This record gives sequence, structure tokens and C-alpha cells, in this order.
Amino acid sequence: MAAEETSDGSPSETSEPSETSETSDEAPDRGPRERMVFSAAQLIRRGGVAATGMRDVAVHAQAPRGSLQHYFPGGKEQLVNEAVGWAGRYAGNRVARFLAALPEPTPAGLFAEMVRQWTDEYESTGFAAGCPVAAATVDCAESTASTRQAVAAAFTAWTGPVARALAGMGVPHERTEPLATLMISSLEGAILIARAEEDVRALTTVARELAPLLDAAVTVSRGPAGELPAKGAD
Amino acid sequence: MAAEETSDGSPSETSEPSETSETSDEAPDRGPRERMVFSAAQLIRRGGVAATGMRDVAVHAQAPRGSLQHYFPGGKEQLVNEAVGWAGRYAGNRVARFLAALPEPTPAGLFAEMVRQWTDEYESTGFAAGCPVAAATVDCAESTASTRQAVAAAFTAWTGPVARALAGMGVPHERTEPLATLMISSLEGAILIARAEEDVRALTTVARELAPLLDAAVTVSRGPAGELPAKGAD
DNA sequence: TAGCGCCTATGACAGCGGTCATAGTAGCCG
DNA sequence: CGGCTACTATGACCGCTGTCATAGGCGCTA
Repeated sequence: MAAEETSDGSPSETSEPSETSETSDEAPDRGPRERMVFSAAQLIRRGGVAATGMRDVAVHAQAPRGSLQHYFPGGKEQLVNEAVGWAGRYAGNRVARFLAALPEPTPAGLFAEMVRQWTDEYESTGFAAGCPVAAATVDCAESTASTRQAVAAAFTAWTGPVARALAGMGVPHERTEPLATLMISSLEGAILIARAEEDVRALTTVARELAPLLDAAVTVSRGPAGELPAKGAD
Repeated sequence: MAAEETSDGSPSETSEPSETSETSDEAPDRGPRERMVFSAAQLIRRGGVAATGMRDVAVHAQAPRGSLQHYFPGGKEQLVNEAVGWAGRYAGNRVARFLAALPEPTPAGLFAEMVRQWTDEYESTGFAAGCPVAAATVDCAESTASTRQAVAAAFTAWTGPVARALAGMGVPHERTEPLATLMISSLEGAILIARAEEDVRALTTVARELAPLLDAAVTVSRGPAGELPAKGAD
């Protein structure tokens, strides 16, 4: 359960196993190293960075404590940064899957899917966890420069796919990024409120209220198959 | 510098000095107790709850460390809860002042003012601090039930005035609360992104993108003086 | 002056958390 | 077999933090 392609265990840099855009799915137990990054993100999601101890991460990942030193010589800071990076990539990758799940891609539909991921979790497993990127921002933005940068990169890795998806739906280029920012901002804020209230009300509210604005941004009409006129082409 | 009207120093409950809706302004040095609550909020804003030590609060408030035990027998939990409560009341009270500052009250104008408070701070003093309520949510929502409730109350104390302001601008009653939630969600999320990027871009973006949707919600026309037709009256 | 509240002042303590140091195991190569 | 590398395993250290305990000052009433 922990062998074979652990060749990426170079404790040097944050060198991913080359293929970054793989199916970094729910619980990647590709090896103890990834398990620890994933566990760190999970624990940060719940109690924040400061409340997440290295020993806790090792226990949660069912990994030996000594391996933390081995795989993350940069200490907690490195581990947190990689957890944040993983979360950003994860969020970005999900966008494509959301699109695939939509019968007909619309901005409001995409946003509804993004929100639904959270309402589903909260209604099934409770309000214990939030967004790890938000947690890292709150806890480390001022104290740890490298983590602040990791968080910024995570937001970029999330906003990018959303903006490209909007472009693919016919949203004019100059509005894709602003709207993506608006979507993610609203979602993050609604997650906070939902956790505080232990109620998904805020999440469903932002999805409903933002829907018309998002769909109204589609100005380029699509063909019957959903394809867009190519840039510059007729 | 620490005498006279410290009659509110009852270390019992969270008994405010009767007049709650006073001008709880920037730095209320009404007494050492309020100073400590205010300082706690300030420090939580920066590094989160866990990174905020009791000793740090005392130093920041220029208050004796022993007073913490005296005024907050409930320990850190009580202090954090009161800081969150203060922040919620503060945010709620500012709404009225925003309205007064607007030449002609519109939903988008109110939101722009709410956002501007943050862009002003970030552009003048830097991106060191975020929202204390968000920080408390991230750090305590799962671990400390009382703080989670305090956070929920703070959001309510903030959403309420915003919703009432919207109602006063002609937004139909069934949309005031949803729109207030949307405004606060977007703002909170944009604060996170702004801190991460050390750029006010996200803040200005949500203000700009949300503006038409907010103003479009005004359905009841106002009279020339800005007054509304009374509920049920002609 | 004594007594008694409010508040202040410190020292101690117990626990925890990140990190270092050291040593042990497993597999592979020669 | 020796030696090397990758990984695991623990124990210890040091600093910090929330809290408790104890005691000191201060202002009032009697």
C-alpha cells in the first residue's frame, strides 16, 4: 500500500511527480508523502493552521512521524504551503468536472455546482470544515510570507479555470476574470457564514442571487451543440 | 488614564455599559476592559485567534496582565467572544454612518462604501489585517461552540443593519436579507483574496461587478427627498 | 486606624508543539 | 559481506501559552 512509484520522494524541492493535472481526487494515497499533504489540508480545513500539529498530521495520514522530517525538511511551513497548493490545484481541477456534469454549461450552473459541493458536504458530514486556503490566509498571511504567496497562487490556480470556463460559455474576455473573482469571493464568504450559522442558507442564497448576473454576462450566442465561434473567426 | 467611569468593570457577565449603540468608534479607550477587548480584536485580525496570546493582548492594550484574569474570568474564550461581538456591533454601526456619507443612498453606493473602508486601510496601512470575525470562524468554529455562536451573532449584527438599509432604499423585503448576505459574503471573500494577493483588486472587482445587480433590486421608487412610501400606507 | 471591596502585580506550573539529534531498519549494489 | 541510501523511530529540548495562586496597593467607609 506504500511502495512502487514512490520515486518522487525527493525531499528537496516541491517537485511534483511531473504530471500535475492528474486526477488528484478525494483521497490520494499515492504514497505517504502525498497522504501527509492531504491530511494537512484536511486538518487545516477544520481548526486552522496553528491548531494543526505536525504529530496530528502524521497520525491522520497514518504515516510515521519521522517521515515528516524526511519529506518536509522545510518543516511545518513547507508542509502547509504544499497543502495549500494542493487545495488550489484540487479546486481548479474540479471546475472541469463540474462542466462535464452540466447538461448545458452556463455560468450560473457552474456556480451552482461549486456551491453544491459545499452544501452536500455540510448536509451530509456537518459543518466541521471550511476552506483550507481561507484558513491559511487568516493564520499566515501576515506572519509567513511564503505561505501568503502559496495562498495567492492557490487562488490563481482556482480563478484561472473558472475564468476559462466562463470564456467557453460566451462571457466576453474582459469580464471572465472579474466574474470568476466575484464567484470565488462570494463562495468563500458564504462558507464562513455557513460554518458560523451551521446552516447552508448563505451558500444557497449567494448561488440564487448571483445566478441572473452571471448568466446575463453571456453575450456571445452559442451554436446548437454548445460550441463557440472561434476568436477572430466568423 | 485609567480611572473615573470604570464602573462597568463588573467581571460577571458580558454586561455592556447599558448604552450599546454608542459611538463604538475606532479606538475606544473607555477603560482598560474595553481596551483589552478592542486590542484582542485587533490582534485576532492579524494573526488569527491561536496566534493571539493573552500576554500580547495585555501589552497591546497597555493594560496590566493581572486585569485579564479579573475582567475575563472565563479566560481566553470569553475575551475572544467579546472581541467578536464588538467587531459585529462595530460593523453594524458603521452601516448607518455609510448611509449618512452617501449623497443619495443606493445599494451599490452602500456596498462601495463598505468596500472602500477596506481598500482605504489596505492602501494606507498595508495588508496586515483581515476581518476578526472571519478569523474566529476559521480558528474556532469547530473547536469552541461558544465562539461559533458569537461569530454567528456577529454576522447577524452586521447583516441586519445592511438589510434594513436596503429596505430603506426601496429593495423589496423578501430580497433585503439575501442581498445583504451576498454583499457580506462577497466582501469577506474579497478580503481574503486581497490579503493573499496584497492587492485590492478583488475588493474593487466585487464592488464593480455587484453594483448593477444591487441597484437593479430597487423596485420601489423614492420621492424627491429620498423618503419611501410607508409600509401599507399610501 | 481598621476593614474591605476592587484592581494590580508576579511567579509558578503544567502542557503542548516544532524541531533537532541520534539511532535503527530495509533494500540494493559491488 | 561491507557499504550506501532511503526511510523509520524515538527521545529530548526549548520556548511559548493559558491558567492558577498568592500577595501587594489603593480608595473608600466607619
